Amino acid sequence: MRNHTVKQIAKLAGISVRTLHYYDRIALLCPTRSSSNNYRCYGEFELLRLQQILFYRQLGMPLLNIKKLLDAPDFDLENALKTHREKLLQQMENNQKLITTIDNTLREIKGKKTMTSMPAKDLYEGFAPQKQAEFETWLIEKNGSSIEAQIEDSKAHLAKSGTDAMQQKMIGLADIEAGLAQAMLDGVAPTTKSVMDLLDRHRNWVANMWDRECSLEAYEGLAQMYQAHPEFVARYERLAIGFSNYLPNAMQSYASKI
Amino acid sequence: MRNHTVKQIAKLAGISVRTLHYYDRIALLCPTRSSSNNYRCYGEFELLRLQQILFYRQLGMPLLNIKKLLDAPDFDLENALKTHREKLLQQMENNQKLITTIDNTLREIKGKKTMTSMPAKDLYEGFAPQKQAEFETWLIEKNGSSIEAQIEDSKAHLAKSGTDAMQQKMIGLADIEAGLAQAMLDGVAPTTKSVMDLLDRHRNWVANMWDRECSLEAYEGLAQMYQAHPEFVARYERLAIGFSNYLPNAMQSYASKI
DNA sequence: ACTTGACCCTGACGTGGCGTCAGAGTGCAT
DNA sequence: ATGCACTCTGACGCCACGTCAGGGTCAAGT
Repeated sequence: MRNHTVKQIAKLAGISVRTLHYYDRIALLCPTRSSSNNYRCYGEFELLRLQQILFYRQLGMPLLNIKKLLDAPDFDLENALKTHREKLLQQMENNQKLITTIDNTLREIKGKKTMTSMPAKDLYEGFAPQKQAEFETWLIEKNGSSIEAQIEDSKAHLAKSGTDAMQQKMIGLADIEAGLAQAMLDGVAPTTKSVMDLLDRHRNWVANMWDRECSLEAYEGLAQMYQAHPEFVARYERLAIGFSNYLPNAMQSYASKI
Repeated sequence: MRNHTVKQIAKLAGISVRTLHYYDRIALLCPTRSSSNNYRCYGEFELLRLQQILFYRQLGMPLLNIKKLLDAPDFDLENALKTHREKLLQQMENNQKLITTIDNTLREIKGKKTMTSMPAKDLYEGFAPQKQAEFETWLIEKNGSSIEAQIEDSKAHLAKSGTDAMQQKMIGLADIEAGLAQAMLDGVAPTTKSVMDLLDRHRNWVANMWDRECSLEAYEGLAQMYQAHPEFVARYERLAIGFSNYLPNAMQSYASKI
């Protein structure tokens, strides 16, 4: 990989030349200099460092803090990348929260002129306070666990269950889903107790698969996944026409009621 | 819902009192004033408007542009909320891109000291140029389609297929998955042509379910979903132990090779 | 050799979006 | 009356650049 000039790297990274000048001036990203004309030369090391800078910048971290972090003697690029991966997954969960906030707001304002039944604090659920971003990032950097280790743990848990136990679990799920599909066909409202009980079982099933508790927020996020993902839609429509809409709605009603 | 003072609303929304003062000064968010002491009073209307402000702010939109947008005579809150919902889903897709970038970078630097085989442009895949955020938002606001209409279209498409056709499609998927699982058990590398052909069929299947083309980027995002979601992991481990890892990896190799 | 256009450099002014602080007023409880 | 928590307006300052000025460099064309 050869060296790049400021314009080349600016274009690659989607930032301005001025930004690169500024980063050089604050010693955040210092390229080498051509001996003949003093042009800035960005090599492989600088490209990787810029990637890290962009990551932290996107998280809202002040540039001088980014510099301190990257300059720390024990900074580990590989571990940082893994930590970022986790952070991105968290951001996606937060986006789910925002989507829920939108849906709640839509439900409230639809055909209405007032929102007396919606608590004011729910209007801002999912907006991350800016000051927290830095703190969270530092915490994650300090205590972040390897994403690979987590995946391994998850698989070890599955392998321990064995194939027979897995079959039992899937039968349990099929039972719950069949009950819910039947309720839909019978015209049972999602807020009816019998449906709520089935959803209770469903949520416990998910928690069991996850090997951790399934919060109401996560449950709502899962409902969104079911509604948006093609394979889930296909799967639930196969159970019963309209079920791919009924189930997520029921799950969301459940999460609101509990 | 009663009126709030600056501190109350600042706390609710996770912003500073200073920010609210500033927003008042630039006429972005103008509360009413108490006649007795001239304190700012934020009612229901202001709370909703602040929600909108925070949404657009998060998207990187300059405040004065937010003001113009919210003050436009044809601004429709409900439609805006739906548009934002779409935008959030897109951001989640972009996060998937960033995760892929991380994984690619991790793969490259693992045990290595150089990255001569990774194109420089791939280092910054997923970082959204800041200037585009505004443009994209305006475009979406102008041309955004209703999320509900899209869901209805998707369901209409499914309903048109009928139950028998759906069964055929699921049989097609099972056939592809069985072939891939067998390849894994046979120790076939994911880059082998036979696996690639199966993945070609798989990707076409997904496109057919989506009723639109499945780009390579979307395909990679789907692989991430398969790897991270408990029900997919459970489902693929049921097919064959280790398949929940093999399939996403194969899909990502596929996307890299094509 | 000269010209042109795209790129490079440093330096400096300015902006958006607040954070911080000062000084004074308000409301409530003691 | 006093103290505390809140309110107000005004103003300075900072961060992260965007924009511009003026001059140098490089490569291709005439």
